[in-house]
Amino acid sequence: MKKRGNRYHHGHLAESLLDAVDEIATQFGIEAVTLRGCAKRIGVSPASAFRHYADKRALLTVFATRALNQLADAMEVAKLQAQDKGEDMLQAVCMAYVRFALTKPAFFRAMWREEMIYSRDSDYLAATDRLAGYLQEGFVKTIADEDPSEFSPQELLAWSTVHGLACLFVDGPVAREQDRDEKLQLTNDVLAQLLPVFKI
Amino acid sequence: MKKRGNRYHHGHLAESLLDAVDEIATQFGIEAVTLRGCAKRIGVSPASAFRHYADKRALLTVFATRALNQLADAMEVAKLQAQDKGEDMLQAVCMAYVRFALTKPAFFRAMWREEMIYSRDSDYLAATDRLAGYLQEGFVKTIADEDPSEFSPQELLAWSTVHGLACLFVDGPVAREQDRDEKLQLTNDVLAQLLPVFKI
DNA sequence: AGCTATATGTAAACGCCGTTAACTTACAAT
DNA sequence: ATTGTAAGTTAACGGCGTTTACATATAGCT
Repeated sequence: MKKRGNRYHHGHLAESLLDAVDEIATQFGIEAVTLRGCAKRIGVSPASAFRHYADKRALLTVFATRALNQLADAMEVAKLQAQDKGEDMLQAVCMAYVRFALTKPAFFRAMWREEMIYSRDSDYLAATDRLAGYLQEGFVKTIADEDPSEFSPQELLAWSTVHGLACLFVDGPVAREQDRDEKLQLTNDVLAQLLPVFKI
Repeated sequence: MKKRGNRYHHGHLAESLLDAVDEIATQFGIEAVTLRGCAKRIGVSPASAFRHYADKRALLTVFATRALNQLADAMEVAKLQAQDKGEDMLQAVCMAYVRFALTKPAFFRAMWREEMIYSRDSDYLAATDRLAGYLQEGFVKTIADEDPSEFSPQELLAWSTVHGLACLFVDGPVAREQDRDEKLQLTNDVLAQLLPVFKI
């Protein structure tokens, strides 16, 4: 956090705007994020954002990309920890996926709001590839299977399950009255049903 | 479609507004739906909507509920057809879920936009219960398991998988360049991995 | 049939939104 | 010191959701 003593130029406006999106989305939800609101929070004029982002959608695209990479980071940590302890790495990565969605629901929503972001953006796509990579690890690769954006049915099953769980918890009617730990326990139970499929 | 010959009163404004949401969401996406746009399409003043819906969110809640029931209808048809042909009913219902999302992506999105609807609305919740019911059929019920909003890990696994697949197809980076039939084939492949789990 | 209450429409205004155009300031290179 | 450019400001535009005050049509009552 930099101070800003009435200087005409802000200096780090692009990043500050991302932080503002972060804070407003966390407090009031991603739908409550407005460019004017972000600018006001930073203490800058409404039009200034357009020097750094083509439009609101471009800002949200960068924010979504940032969120994707945060999720990927969390998955990497979970993978390494499981590796150290000799635990199931796929299980750990799946749990990290759902845990992130439950901890930062507004971020998780922003990642997948197709109509609010430029989902063909190359940085965004690279982040999704990175994310997918952690879910693909541990599965046997065939020769025709080099493209990271191609999934085997098993890999897609794993991703679908954790993604579906996360979405149903965050936006759906499942376990709405239960707290985070109960939802994580439920996730554990569901994964206990699923993971044996991959061990055959 | 009723004609409206410059009468002061419209007569079926509540339903007409829902139809307008339907058409605009189908053409331009759910984010492009505005109350003023709906009113204009019907040929009615912007303020008239508030005689029938408390606010925009209430309108979208009813629309989401309608969409949920359409999905539930499709699942019921799929179930009955599978029953007639002696095919796997759970498989049929799962396929119907994903097929609906691919055929009407804007509707599928609207169903789960937590921040755009009143998701504690009783009609909305009843529709989600109905939906869940079709996915729960075929699973063994325990005595403590009467509440339709409670799910066994197996039932939740089934729902998560199809919901995750649908979301990844509609809003995610999975199979984006492939057409509807290829995605349905992929869905079939994923379900072929999953469904044996339930047959033990 | 006429009167009235109520339901259902309109018009005008409010503040907020994203975005643009024209202008200003500060910094960096010469 | 001059000057070009990057990064801010101000003012305006039309569109948005929503409210308030008003207008009109319908339904029930006598």
